[in-house]
Amino acid sequence: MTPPLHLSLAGQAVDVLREQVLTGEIAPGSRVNEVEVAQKLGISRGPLREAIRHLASEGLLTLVPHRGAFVPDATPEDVKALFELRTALECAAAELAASRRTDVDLVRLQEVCAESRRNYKAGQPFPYRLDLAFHQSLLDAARSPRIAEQVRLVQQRVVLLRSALEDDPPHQHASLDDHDELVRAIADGDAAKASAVMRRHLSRVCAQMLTSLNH
Amino acid sequence: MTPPLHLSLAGQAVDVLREQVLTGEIAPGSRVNEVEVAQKLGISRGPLREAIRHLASEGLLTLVPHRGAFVPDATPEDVKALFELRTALECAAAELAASRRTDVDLVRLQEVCAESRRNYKAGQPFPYRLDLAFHQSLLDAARSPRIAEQVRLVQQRVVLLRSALEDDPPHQHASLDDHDELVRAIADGDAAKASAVMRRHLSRVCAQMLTSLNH
DNA sequence: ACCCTGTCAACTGTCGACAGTTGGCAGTTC
DNA sequence: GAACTGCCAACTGTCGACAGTTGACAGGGT
Repeated sequence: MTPPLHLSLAGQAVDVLREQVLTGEIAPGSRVNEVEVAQKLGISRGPLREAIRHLASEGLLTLVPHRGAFVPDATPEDVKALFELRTALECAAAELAASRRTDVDLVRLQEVCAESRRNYKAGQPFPYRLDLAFHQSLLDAARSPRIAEQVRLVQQRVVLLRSALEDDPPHQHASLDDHDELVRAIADGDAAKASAVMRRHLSRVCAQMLTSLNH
Repeated sequence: MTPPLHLSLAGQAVDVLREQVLTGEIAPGSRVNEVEVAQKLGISRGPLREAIRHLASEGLLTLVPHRGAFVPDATPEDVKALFELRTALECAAAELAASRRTDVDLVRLQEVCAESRRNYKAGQPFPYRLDLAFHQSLLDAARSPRIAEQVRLVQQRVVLLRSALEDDPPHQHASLDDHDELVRAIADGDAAKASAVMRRHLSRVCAQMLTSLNH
């Protein structure tokens, strides 16, 4: 049996709130009222406060003393700083993946790339889910739990900012190429190239995000 | 006047607890009893719980459902994974510092190096404080707030593991040389070299930590 | 018309108390 | 003597209520 991952109300509240923040159900800039949300979840303010503090530590909420918790909305500076961090982490992960990958890691990466490309050729939009799957597979191949954990947190914050990134065909095409090239470098065990490609890839994504931020 | 940084009891509790954990006043492996500590701090369990959760999110405590919070003690795997993360972050910071540093940044770095060396030549132990000051100055020069924030958290966890790192003269000497070489690379704007030196430096520190972990 | 000030409702910060769970200990059985 | 079972104390998880602070609004003064 699956022993329920979160027994505690606080843990459940974290999951529900995270979902609502990431999907935009709670709009950026809006405030999280403790009593209101607590009633809506059917729990007391205690566990909810812990959940709010937890999400704040993940960067999904910002706390203002005596004012409450807010969903942060992104400034260009935030995006740049965030992508500098993401670049540092994922380039390192790409290097590690190039030197540590097993054959099954490689197969997994190639599978994800192939599925993304099938999807794209079929005219369907490149689902963000597959992009996440690619980066996740790369992290698995890197075998560095701490780095993987931090990347997950950063990606989460990126999701929070992501506007209409999915429906820009040129960008999607470039990303697919980047992924393929990344897999080739990792297959060759070329750490330097893997890092360089990742850096270029994230630089492109960051630029795309900055432009879509200015409408 | 300095408007008190932490008005809230929870914030104060975070500071006090962090200090006690980092100094080893609360020994690794030991348990944090909520009612006991709350009474000792003269506060209620509510704010203390928030403080505990906050420190847990920083990695200074580990939570076990229905059992409480424990100070984690380090395994070699933890140390390696932690240093992989630290290397990713600080190498990136070194690269950025090499390309973004101002002259005042450079002076600051050189000052810290000079003071460290004076201290060392005077036969005094290389204070950990100066090592932190060096890395902090480097982060200032890198001008990447997110990376700096993450490095701070990782360094904190390293402090938690640090045993007798200060009183090993050969290691101290090597570290001083590393720092000097790093400053030269940053002065030259040589990002690649700065990154490489940082990687070697942290690799050495990690190895030292692993050996001192096995007594 | 603008600004300054006093009041007030709403919300966060904090507390004490109750309920549910965990690990350990005593008692029993084989 | 060892293993199993049932009980118990200690502690965490949760709740409802009180206190202090914040931002907004109304009212009066300039």
